[in-house]
Amino acid sequence: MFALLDGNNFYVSCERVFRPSLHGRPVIVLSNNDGCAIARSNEAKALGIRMGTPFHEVRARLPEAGVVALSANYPLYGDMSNRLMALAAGLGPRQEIYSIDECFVDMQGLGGDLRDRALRLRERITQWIGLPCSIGIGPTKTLAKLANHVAKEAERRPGSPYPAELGGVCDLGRLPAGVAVGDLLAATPVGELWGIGRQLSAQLQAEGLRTALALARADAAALRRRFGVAVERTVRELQGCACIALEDEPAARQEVSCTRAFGQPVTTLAPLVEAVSEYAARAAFKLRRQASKAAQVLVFIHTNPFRRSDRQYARSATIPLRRPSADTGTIADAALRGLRAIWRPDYRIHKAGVILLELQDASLVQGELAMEGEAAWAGADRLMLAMDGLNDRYGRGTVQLASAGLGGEARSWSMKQQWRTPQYTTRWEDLPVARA
DNA sequence: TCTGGGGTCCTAGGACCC
DNA sequence: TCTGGGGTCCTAGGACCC
Repeated sequence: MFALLDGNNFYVSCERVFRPSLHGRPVIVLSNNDGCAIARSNEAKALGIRMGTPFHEVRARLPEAGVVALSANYPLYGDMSNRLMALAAGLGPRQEIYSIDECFVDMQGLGGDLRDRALRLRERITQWIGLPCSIGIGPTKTLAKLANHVAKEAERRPGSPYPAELGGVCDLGRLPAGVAVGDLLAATPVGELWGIGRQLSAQLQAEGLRTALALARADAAALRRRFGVAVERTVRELQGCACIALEDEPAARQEVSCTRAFGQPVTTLAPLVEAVSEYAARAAFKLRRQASKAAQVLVFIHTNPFRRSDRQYARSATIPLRRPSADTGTIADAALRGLRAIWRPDYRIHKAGVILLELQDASLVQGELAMEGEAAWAGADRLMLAMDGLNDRYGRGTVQLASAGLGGEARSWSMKQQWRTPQYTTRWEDLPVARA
């Protein structure tokens, strides 16, 4: 038996914990560069602001509707996520942290009533950290996801076809009297299912498969031939056959990247060198944090594809490293070589990124070092250790590459974040002050 | 004027080999 | 006109997730 727990409107809810005046108001949180709405409060959803809506499309009508727009504050959300996950782990013996605001919990072998257990845990989360959440329980991950969707929608939209009395927890094994699992499946559009996105949803609907129930009753083998193995798995999971296991040991990433759109277009090489240096350094840091090394560095730049009137340009270069590395200098050097090879003047560059590929465990690589110049390579590792230590202790950017520029507002390429809230829980200077 | 970032998996098709 | 068959590996692109 699986549970899926996730935070409701997670980023907005994190902001509300520290600014209670935002409760009851329409609130949206924007993506990097204040580009799109990536989280909406229920009130904002009710106004018809959809996930991913470009901010400039709705901006003009926000004041009239009383909508508060905030820039994304990832340090805050990450810290709140850690607190949420620590409490959610109490739901059962094994936990898979699936994203910043969701986790699966294996409830196999637990005694007692699972629904009651989930209701108590949800209450504790509200009380201890002030985040609203929903919990779905079912025999497969896909059904737990669906149950979670039911719990959330039932609470958010009183007029929805789902039972109103769930209280934020939907256990498919213990539904309200008179409600069957088939009723919930029949009321759920196929596009709401985990693994069915826009394209598949349109194709399945064209075949007459409009609801989760229709899909659950379909011939899994026939659908595999038409739509591939992923859809077959979804069908079997809906039928109650668990095909997707809980992964409580997170696997090391196979690639690590840092990519950003710029606050304004860039036409010269110098700011690109700064940006790519910084992205390379950040990607290398992520690499060290997961104890990996990379054998290839990919760097890309491109113009703004939404600006049809601009001449478009998109190139990438993949640079193999002489030996796998997690050294900021080595990786930045490779990225800059790639950048110089692909950069052309006369284009308005809108975005750049560094992606580290062919990752391997750092400990595997060390065996080869004795072959040549071991001392020098161990020295590079020690330098990185020292740099990460200083940046951890005194704050990000304390020690950095000279090529990344001297920072400050002089960096014309920095992203826009006009409405960023304080890092209440992760920066001493931003600690909230309580008054008696 | 203004449109995110960071991932994973699957499939089709080409290159290559015997 | 006619030109094997089968297997593996790699890559690019598409679809999905949050």
